[in-house]
Amino acid sequence: MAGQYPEKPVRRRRKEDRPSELTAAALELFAEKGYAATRLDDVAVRAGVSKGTLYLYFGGKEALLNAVVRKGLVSALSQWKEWPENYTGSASDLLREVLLSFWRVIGSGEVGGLLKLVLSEAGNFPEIARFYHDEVIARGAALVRKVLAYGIARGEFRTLNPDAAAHIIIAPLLMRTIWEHSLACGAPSVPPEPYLAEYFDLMRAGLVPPAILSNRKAPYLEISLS
Amino acid sequence: MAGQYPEKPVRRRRKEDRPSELTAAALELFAEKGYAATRLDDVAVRAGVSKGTLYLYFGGKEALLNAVVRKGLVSALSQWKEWPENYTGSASDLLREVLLSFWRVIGSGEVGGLLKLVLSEAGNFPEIARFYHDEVIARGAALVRKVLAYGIARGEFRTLNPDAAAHIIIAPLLMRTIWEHSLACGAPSVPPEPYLAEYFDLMRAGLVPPAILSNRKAPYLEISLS
Amino acid sequence: MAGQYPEKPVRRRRKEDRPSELTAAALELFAEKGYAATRLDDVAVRAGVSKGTLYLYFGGKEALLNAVVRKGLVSALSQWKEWPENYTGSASDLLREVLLSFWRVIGSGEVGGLLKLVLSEAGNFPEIARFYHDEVIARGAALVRKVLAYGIARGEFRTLNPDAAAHIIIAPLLMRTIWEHSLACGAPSVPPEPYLAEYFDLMRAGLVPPAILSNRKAPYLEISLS
Amino acid sequence: MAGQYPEKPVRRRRKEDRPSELTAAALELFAEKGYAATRLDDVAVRAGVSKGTLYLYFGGKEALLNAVVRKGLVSALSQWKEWPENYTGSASDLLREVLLSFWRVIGSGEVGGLLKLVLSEAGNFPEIARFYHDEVIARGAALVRKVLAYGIARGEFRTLNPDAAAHIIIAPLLMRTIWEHSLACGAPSVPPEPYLAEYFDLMRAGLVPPAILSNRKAPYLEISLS
DNA sequence: GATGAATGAGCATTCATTCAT
DNA sequence: GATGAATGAATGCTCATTCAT
Repeated sequence: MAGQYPEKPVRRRRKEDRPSELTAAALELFAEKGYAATRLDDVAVRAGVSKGTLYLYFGGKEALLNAVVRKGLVSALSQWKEWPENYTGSASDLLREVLLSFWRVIGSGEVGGLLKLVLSEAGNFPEIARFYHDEVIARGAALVRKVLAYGIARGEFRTLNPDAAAHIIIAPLLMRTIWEHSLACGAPSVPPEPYLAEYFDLMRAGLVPPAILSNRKAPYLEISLS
Repeated sequence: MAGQYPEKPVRRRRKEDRPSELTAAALELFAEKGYAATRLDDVAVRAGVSKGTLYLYFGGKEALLNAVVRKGLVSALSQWKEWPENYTGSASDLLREVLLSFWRVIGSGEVGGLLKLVLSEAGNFPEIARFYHDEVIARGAALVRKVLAYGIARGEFRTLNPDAAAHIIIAPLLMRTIWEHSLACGAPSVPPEPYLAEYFDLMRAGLVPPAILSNRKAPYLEISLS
Repeated sequence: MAGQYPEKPVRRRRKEDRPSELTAAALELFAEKGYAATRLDDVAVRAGVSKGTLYLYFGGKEALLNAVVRKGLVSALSQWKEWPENYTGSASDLLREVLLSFWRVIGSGEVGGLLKLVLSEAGNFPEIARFYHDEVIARGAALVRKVLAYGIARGEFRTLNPDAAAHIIIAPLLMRTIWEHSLACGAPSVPPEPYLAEYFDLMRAGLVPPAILSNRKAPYLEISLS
Repeated sequence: MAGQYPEKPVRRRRKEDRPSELTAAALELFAEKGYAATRLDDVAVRAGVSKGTLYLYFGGKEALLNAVVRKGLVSALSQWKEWPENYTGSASDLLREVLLSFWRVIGSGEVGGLLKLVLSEAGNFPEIARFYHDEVIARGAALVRKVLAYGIARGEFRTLNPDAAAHIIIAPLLMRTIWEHSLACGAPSVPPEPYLAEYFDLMRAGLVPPAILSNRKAPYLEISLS
């Protein structure tokens, strides 16, 4: 029969996967308990290896943290919505695209946990914080800023401070992510879809001048996060 | 020689002030380094006492954390802008008042650090997270929700999901606070005044229907945080 | 009127009683919990004074222990049954007297606790152990030895090793005391009267040769510990 | 050069032997200095391991104490002289056997130290005291009681209170053990052989009625503890 | 390579001792 | 004298790191 799995699909202990399994386990625990409160023993157990093995792949706890952050960063950047060259369409639509792509990155479990981890440990590892800020957050903000500038130049958006506005616009997405990794442990809160729908609506209404806004029906309502 | 210090800092007796000095020192360090990474030795040194003294006032590290959170909570609630009974004025103005009061609470050094601390340690101390969420965050969101409902009922705000909108509206304030306690260690970023000005502007524009909005000049630009 | 009490018989904090109150409290706690496990705080509380006051009367914890032992020793020796000069009566009767007097000393709460304390702490304070041994135990054994020698010389007791016999004879009294301060916390065990009656009986029967023994009815049964 | 020691004692791997080495070291120190005054560091050093290793095998100090007591108990019970079924011989001989077996158990270094330890810490660990009392002391007393009852029924022993007599008879053995672990640090005292010889003699004489006693020569003098 | 027993520096906590009031 | 707040050395315990197997 075609499409058969290899004989030992589950039990194969693939050497090349170890680092990924370890960083994945470490990310979960670092994000949940914080760096200092996470024991390497637990990381090893969760990754299904012994404690000593961890040291075959990483120099130590801090090296593991660095690997976790670096790996999460690559993961984030690989999913990034890049600026479309020679775009001439609606700034609102573009912004929605950019924000949705940002959300898909930041809102996913993996990168979201990383965000909480980095914010929590910023005081102890400023280089990491700076690094993550520059490569992920600032880059996201810059992209939004570009879209805002494009919309303003096009007359579609009100004139506003693009720097401040970019941070304000991104904030609800970041905050929602942090939320999900801390206080929201049991509280259901607002589900993601209505949250995002309302979010896009509010942002567009805040950005687009009244004259233009009134001409269009709210197009942000049809959102699917699948 | 003049200006000489005494050899020993002279054991002072200040039973009254010790708890506050200790929780203040602890809050700073907990917020900066996290709970686990903070050594009680450092807390004591920063409070100007010896390690043993700490145990005269608090049962242990976790009890100190509880005291810090509880104290910050009282501090937050005492500065709270309450809902004005029989208010009949502009919903926009009221919202600005409410958000500004929320910002003064959450954005101040003390409570801001507490927010970061609670978010960071939510995984390790769920009861504390829940407690802080219920007493501070949820209460703030509820107040904003009330204002939104008032504005909608009055026809001043668009019809929207008040639950989602409340969280979205608060997010930039919370995020800014977290920012200041983590990544913003050296980065100047946007100064608070233009940030808040743009923030209020964006929110009002996003909330108020075009017809009404166009009648007013942006009144949020004159903001003073003094 | 004569024989009147001073105005404040209860509330008088008599300076001269403090050392006794402190050593009494210390003895109780030392005997119950051991030297190392006893906190001076608790001693002070039980004595009704503050911790600092303790240092007005004793140089420190070890000095307090020394005072406790020395005081208990004086207490023991003051109640001692001395060897009656020119005694010519029954050796059995004399032995009974001597053992009863020894029991009254060693079996009383105060000196009994001291015995347990000294035995427990012998490893940490050999001088104290030696001291207590020489002044109390060895003295008691010597007295018994003398009585045995008197009885043997008189033909009333069998010929035996007086050194070994003295320790053997004393042992049940010492053991009973230790018992009461350790394992007997809740177990009622045999009440003291039958225990002592049987004890005297057994010892006399063991000491007195059959020929003499058979002539007398057991006279040890009438014992009162009042 | 010959006879040189290696710089580091070469980390050995002996998972099997560690617990025994540790409990043995702990028993020595606990018995000598008491529970509270014993530092786990010293236990580890005496066992030839580092402090951390101790925690690989025992949950903590109190768990170590429990293990020490439990191990000593097993050691004691395994050497126990059981009651011989269908015995029809001399009660005196049987008693001697039983007491000698009791002495071999209780008088050996290991179990003897345990006895002193348990008596000393009875106040702090009542469950342990109760446990040891029930399993070792009470069991020994019960055995002696049985022998006494057998002797009385057989007409070989005087009629007496078996409960009281059992404790009295055991006392010199227990006391001697305690002695050896406390006051006798340097004092030679009476050597064990004459002590036991005299002890057995005295007990037999105290128990056996004159008529029977006079028929036999003291058979207890030939004792070997080898 | 993989393991996990062993290590020891580091930290929370206790408590005897001091001393300003 | 009496107090109790303050001190800091001592100690139980943890956990990142090493290394013999």
